[in-house]
Amino acid sequence: MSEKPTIKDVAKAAGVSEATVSRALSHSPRVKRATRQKVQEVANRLGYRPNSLARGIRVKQTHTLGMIIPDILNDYFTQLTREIEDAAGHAGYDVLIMNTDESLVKEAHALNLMLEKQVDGVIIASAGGQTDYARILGTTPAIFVDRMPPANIKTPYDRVIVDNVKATCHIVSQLLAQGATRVGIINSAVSFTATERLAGYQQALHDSGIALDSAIEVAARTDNSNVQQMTRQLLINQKCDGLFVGDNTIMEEVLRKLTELNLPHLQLGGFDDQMWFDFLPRPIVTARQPIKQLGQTVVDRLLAHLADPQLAPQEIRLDAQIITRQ
Amino acid sequence: MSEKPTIKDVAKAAGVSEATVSRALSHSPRVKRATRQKVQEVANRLGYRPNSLARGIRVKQTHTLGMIIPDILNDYFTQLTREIEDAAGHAGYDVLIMNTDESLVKEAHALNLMLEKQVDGVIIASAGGQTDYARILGTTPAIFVDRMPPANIKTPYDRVIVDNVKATCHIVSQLLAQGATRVGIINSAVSFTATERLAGYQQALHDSGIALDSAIEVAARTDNSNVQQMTRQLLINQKCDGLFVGDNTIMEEVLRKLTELNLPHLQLGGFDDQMWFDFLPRPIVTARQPIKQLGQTVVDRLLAHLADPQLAPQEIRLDAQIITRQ
DNA sequence: CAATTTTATTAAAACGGTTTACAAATTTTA
DNA sequence: TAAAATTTGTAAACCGTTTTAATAAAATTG
Repeated sequence: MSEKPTIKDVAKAAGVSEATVSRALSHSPRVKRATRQKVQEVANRLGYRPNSLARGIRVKQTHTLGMIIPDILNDYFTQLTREIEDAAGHAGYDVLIMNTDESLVKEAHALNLMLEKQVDGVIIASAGGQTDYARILGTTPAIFVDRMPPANIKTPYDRVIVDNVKATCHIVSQLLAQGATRVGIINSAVSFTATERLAGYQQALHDSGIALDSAIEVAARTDNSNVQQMTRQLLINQKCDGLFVGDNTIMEEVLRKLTELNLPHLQLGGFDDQMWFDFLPRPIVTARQPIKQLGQTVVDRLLAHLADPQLAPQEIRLDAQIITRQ
Repeated sequence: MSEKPTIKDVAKAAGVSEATVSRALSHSPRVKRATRQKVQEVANRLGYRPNSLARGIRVKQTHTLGMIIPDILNDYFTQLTREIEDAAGHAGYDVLIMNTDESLVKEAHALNLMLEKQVDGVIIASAGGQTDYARILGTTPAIFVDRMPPANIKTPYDRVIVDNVKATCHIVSQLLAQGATRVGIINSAVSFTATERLAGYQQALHDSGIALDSAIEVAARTDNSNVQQMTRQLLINQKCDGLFVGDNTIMEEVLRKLTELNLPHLQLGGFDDQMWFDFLPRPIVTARQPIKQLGQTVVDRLLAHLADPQLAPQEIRLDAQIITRQ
């Protein structure tokens, strides 16, 4: 009564063998209708639930994907997670989510845990660093999304990502079109996407025939602790009338600083779109990532790799949508 | 080479028995230092990782907790999840997160899945409805947080929750203190917390000697689809100069409507605090929940129940902090 | 109705670990 | 040095499920 019922208990109670119970419950055709009904009835009455650990060990499949995200508090990643859950769910897979808080140690731990739990494949938004993923993952298929391992590390994995260069170039060009003449940038120092976004910024200036100004690019690789100071430096000292902000978390600090500085005519742009930007007193130009499509693509590709381990790795680029809110 | 190494492979390569490998890797004291080192070296070289499925089936413990949240896009729940992950991690437990999108069907599915994966205990923020949790859970310990099952369903589980009545009463009183004379409410129709918050609203009016106005309370139980219309009804037709908003998602709609209606003197209050409220042109009075403490308490209590299944269920109320931003 | 084919069921062998009972080797004690 | 105690290693049992191969039962055929 107190112990969880096993397949053995069901078999005994229904007066059949364990094998028959297993077949009856897994929609196998090789079982008489009457038998199946009786088994189902008994299993239901006993509150039997198959132990997926035992099952997983036997069939060497868990129908579970692991997903590693660097920051569960970041809207972008929670939205992405939700879409991936959705896409995976439709394909009959469950998703085991783990958050690394941008820590390489936690990432390694999460990865190990997932492998020990025998996930069929893993989706990684990397925390950066020089991790040798191939060594950790062994034969388990994986795919990278948004955040890639550094380019100097060769990985045999798919990569799904938005075209950061193109999108950033668009945003900065839009700021110029809206009247900005001197556009600054505040950007993260480390991540993969940050590097690309800096390139996009430089390209936009180049396209408009504006020379790069080293006095402005000092903030192009900040460490997130001195964002407010950088904001002041660019907007007051350097008299920038346009500003591109590299990501979500930096944007928060910039906005905080802007409530102090009275600069109604500043042209502001940032990468990740947020619902609440609509409520701010100042319009912000942003890139809205095709999150649904991103999630669907990631799952599709990963499942394709599960089906065919020989499938050649590939980099897939999607386009972001630019939101102007003029 | 291509197959994942098992404990058998390690044993063979190290020239010892499987049991010795198991002991050596699980810090059992009963193994010679030299042997342990050799085993560790070999295991490492082979990239061996114990199969936690096999282990879980034998020891009948997975050191994993399940967590069910109704909306992964809601900041409040992602923050709560993060704290729970943290607290559980410190106690040596991992957390399997599943999102139900406020759907009872998905909730039941998630619950079943977790039980099949043999989680040691489950944390539930309920999607509402008349689910008979005890029947589904069987002997697996569980605890409810924030969202409770309806009061008419008896559950033998702990409940950890913020005092919604008190906090809402505070917020509404604060709106009155800030000069509002006629305070409306827009609230969800269904959830457990919504019911409590309505009570808090009514209490505040009662405490201030203001009679309840049925023309205002029409919006007290909305279905989230006509929030913008209700907002107009209360603020224009009913001429409310104060408004309490029941939750996060409703607040979003209200703010959207407020960008159209020009009402600079409206006193606005809502339940869940958001970081970006700081950037809005209008101050909002909110309740900030003690999320860290909430998460810690939930984990502590659940683990206590794991250790002692006889522990009596209990309801724990924590106080929210009121943020005024005058 | 016997022979054959088809369909249902079962017993036993996996799966990959942990644990137990026990034997062997080593050290301590008498 | 023999006996006892301790340390270390081995072999077998076990966890709950699926699957294989063998068997029993039922349905079809000649």
